[in-house]
Amino acid sequence: MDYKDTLNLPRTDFPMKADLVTREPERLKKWESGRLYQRIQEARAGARKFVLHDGPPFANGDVHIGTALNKILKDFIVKYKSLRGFSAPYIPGWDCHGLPIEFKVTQEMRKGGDTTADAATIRTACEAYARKYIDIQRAQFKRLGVLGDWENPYLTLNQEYEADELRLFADIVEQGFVYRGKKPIYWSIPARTALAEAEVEYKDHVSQSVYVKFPVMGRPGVYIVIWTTTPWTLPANLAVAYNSTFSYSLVQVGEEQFIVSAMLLSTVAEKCGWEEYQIVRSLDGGHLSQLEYQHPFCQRRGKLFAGDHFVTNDTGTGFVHIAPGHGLDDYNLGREHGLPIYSPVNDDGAFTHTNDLPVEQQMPKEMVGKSILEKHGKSEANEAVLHELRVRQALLHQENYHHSYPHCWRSKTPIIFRAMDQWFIKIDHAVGQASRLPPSESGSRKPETGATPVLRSFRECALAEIDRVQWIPDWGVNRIRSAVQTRPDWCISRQRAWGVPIPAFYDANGEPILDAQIVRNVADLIEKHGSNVWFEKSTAELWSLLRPSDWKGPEGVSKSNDTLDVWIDSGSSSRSVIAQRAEIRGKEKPFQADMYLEGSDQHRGWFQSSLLLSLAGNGAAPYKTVLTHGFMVDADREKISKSKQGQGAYEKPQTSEAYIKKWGADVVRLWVASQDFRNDIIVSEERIGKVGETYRVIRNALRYQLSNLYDFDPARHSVRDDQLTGLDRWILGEFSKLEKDVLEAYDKYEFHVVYQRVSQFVAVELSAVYHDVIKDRLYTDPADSLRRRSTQTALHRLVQGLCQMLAPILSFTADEAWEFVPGRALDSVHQTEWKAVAFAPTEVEREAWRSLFVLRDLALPELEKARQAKQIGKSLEAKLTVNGSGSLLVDARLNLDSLRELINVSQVALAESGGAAVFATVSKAEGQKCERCWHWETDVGQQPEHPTLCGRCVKALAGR
RNA sequence: GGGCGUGUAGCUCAGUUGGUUAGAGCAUGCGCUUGAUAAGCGCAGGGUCACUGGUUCAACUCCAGUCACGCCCA
Repeated sequence: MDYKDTLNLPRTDFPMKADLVTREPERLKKWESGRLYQRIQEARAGARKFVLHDGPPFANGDVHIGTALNKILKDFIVKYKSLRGFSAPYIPGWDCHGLPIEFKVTQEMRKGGDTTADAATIRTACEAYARKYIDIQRAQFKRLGVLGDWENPYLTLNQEYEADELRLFADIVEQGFVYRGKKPIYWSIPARTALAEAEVEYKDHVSQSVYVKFPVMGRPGVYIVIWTTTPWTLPANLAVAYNSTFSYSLVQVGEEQFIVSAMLLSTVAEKCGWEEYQIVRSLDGGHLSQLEYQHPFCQRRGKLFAGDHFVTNDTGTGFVHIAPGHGLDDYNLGREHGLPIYSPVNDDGAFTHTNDLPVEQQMPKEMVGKSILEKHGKSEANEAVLHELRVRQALLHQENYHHSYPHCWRSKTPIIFRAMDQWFIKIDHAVGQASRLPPSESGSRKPETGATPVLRSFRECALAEIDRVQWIPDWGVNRIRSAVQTRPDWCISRQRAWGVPIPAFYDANGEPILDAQIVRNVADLIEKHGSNVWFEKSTAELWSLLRPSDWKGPEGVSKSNDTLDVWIDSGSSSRSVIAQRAEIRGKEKPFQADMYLEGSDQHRGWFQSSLLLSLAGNGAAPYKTVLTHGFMVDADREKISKSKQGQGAYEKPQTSEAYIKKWGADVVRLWVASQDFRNDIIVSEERIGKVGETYRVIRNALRYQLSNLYDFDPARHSVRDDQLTGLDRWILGEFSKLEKDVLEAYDKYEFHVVYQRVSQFVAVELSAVYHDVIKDRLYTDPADSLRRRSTQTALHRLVQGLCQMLAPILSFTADEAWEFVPGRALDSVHQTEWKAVAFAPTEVEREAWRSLFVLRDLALPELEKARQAKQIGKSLEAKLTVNGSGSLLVDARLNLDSLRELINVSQVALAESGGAAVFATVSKAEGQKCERCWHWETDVGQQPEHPTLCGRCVKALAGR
């Protein structure tokens, strides 16, 4: 008889090979047809809520692996919270408006020969484009295993969204936050639009550095020397700034005299090639403030003003040329001294005359029309100015200047500063009583006279609100504080078509009309017809539709063509989504979510725009907690760059799809979990491959457990806790510790700790110890014996517990394994509620097992020595003798059989001697090898019917 | 250039208020097993804790500086 057939060998249909790439899509279909997300929501209806509000990705292109990381992290949290009994709905969103889409669409139109499309036509095409990518990205996000309301995402192009965005905007307008002003803004020439700070990126650039002579009035032959790296701004020069704390020198060079900073004199002299010069005298701010100068090529004069905080002594000449229309410092200084905000540049980035100055005082006619935009490193405007300076012998020195300079994120060209009429949100707005903001805390900033009401600026309110939010990691608070502290007024208008219109009118004098009631009327109109209505209808139609019945202001004769900065779109989601969707609306603060979770760049982006808009319009921050993750870097810990990709640094495009196709979602998800996401996250084939190994170990452990439960019915076979064997009580105790740690880690969003704890538990406690040890009892004990059922009871608990703790991360595999768990009540692990059950062996037991493991650690090296010496092969061929005395020996004596199992030898003997030192010795096991259980036993052959079996196996057979 | 972070074995992470030869898992090498088998078990090697200086009886841990990398800003 083949005794192998009498064993309870493992069986299962749970495959060893995961084959995630083909099997995951099948499970996705099942989830979808079974409406898993909806069923989870229904099951949790009425439970305590946890709302993670999705930051909308841009509806353009394939999902990048970094975007996938963000969505997976969100899914970890949502799934975990659901598993823990919260109602945790997840509504994904998309950011749909904005320049990148409009760029692509108009580019395609141009290729197709259409250069005259009006705004409404472009907008329709943009919407189609956005929707196309929403579908593509939705499929890619779903493929990651992310559960959410994919059928009803929020889109910033939805008319309801736009309407609520405008209602929020109206509330802000009503409180006086919004003004129209002429200020230097970032302007992209190819994109023909103003840019937000977030749309500007700094890159190395070579500028023309020039030292220019400005003749001092009434002092022939005396010149101020100014320095600039943007010669094209010289036609807009209206003043010169100096530093009143510096000392200046008047120096004689040949026939001419120059004024420069004393500190910079030697450098300037070298650059300008002054081989011999003499300091005539020194000058200070008092002298300089008296001077006037003649513009080097325009018929006008300028004055000198102190600009101490931006005139420095490290480069240049100590004189900064001031063009109030072309720089922020210049603008401020110009405003201080009543200068016009003169910006003689048109939308195309070409020189032009303006109404700010008499034409005869402006630049020579030949310059008009010259373009600032650089082509092959040269700009017509710069060349024209340099030519003019040379002709007039005003150019002292010219050189290339390498520095970091702002560029347009889309066209990659250098931006210019240009003053334009734009709409702004005033950040230092004094918050009055009409405001929705909470009053200042009493005592915090008492005014000196008790009578005047405490006025705070909006910026101060925002900083106070930041302190009420929990930032994880905690240094995030510094990031957003400094972003809010230093930010200028928010330029919110864009001269583009693809966005939410700024619903303003202009009267007959060109004065703007922006009225909260009109904005609300527009919101109602857009909610019905969509925002294209603003672009399609004439001003007259719109005005008659929108004009409030009690309107007393001037009549609108033209409409604004500007759209809102897209950061207003996504930043309004607290009002347009959180407060609107019943399943996520907050109780006390309808617009407030529990958590926002994005990359750390969003401190200056979405976290900030959302905070400012919600605070101004709703009266509080839109989030309780903000969690941030780091950025994806490659194997060299450097950022993933397109140029590196071009050089073949990466095996494949860094898209979510590319990784999913090779590894499957669960391995990618495990990779996300494996690293501390607060730091940089390394993505490389090697790294994911390693994680794939861990995946296999975990999968195999689950498979082993399931395969030994094939004949286990928990309802009939479960063994009570106090009847469980010591070994099973030990592993359940260990598991309970693991569970506690894992719960703590999840609660702190430390998924890498979950990963480390679980994978190490699986590798050590389970695979190396428990699973290895229990094979004997599972396979050779009678199927229905107490000892075997005890172990199956433990396995049954372990596999369920593991499935639950893995479910947020290994969403597919945990669910797949769950289907093989006998006696499960719910179809999907994601529907279950994870309730930790503490299991604590007694102190006596724990002490004993500690001893047994100490003995095991003593024994294993001895067994290894015997193995190396070819005395034994596997451990069952050995007999172990424990020598010595003391508590270890006592524990060994009381748990001799457990010790033998734990070490996996056939026999254990104790040699209690007087010596305190405990050591193990190995000898060949006594008796013969039992053919069935492979143990070496002295009673093999005593039963004539089974001459090759030991007594235990004979009994096992008898019970069959 | 400024702000905020990060830097512990090949990889990913631990390392409690400074205190004995710095830990774990994976990977690697060498064995064992062949009744979890495209699995499983054991043993071993591997770290000047980025670098430099300082405080201290004692520093991976505290302080200062340098370097590298990331994000944000100029």
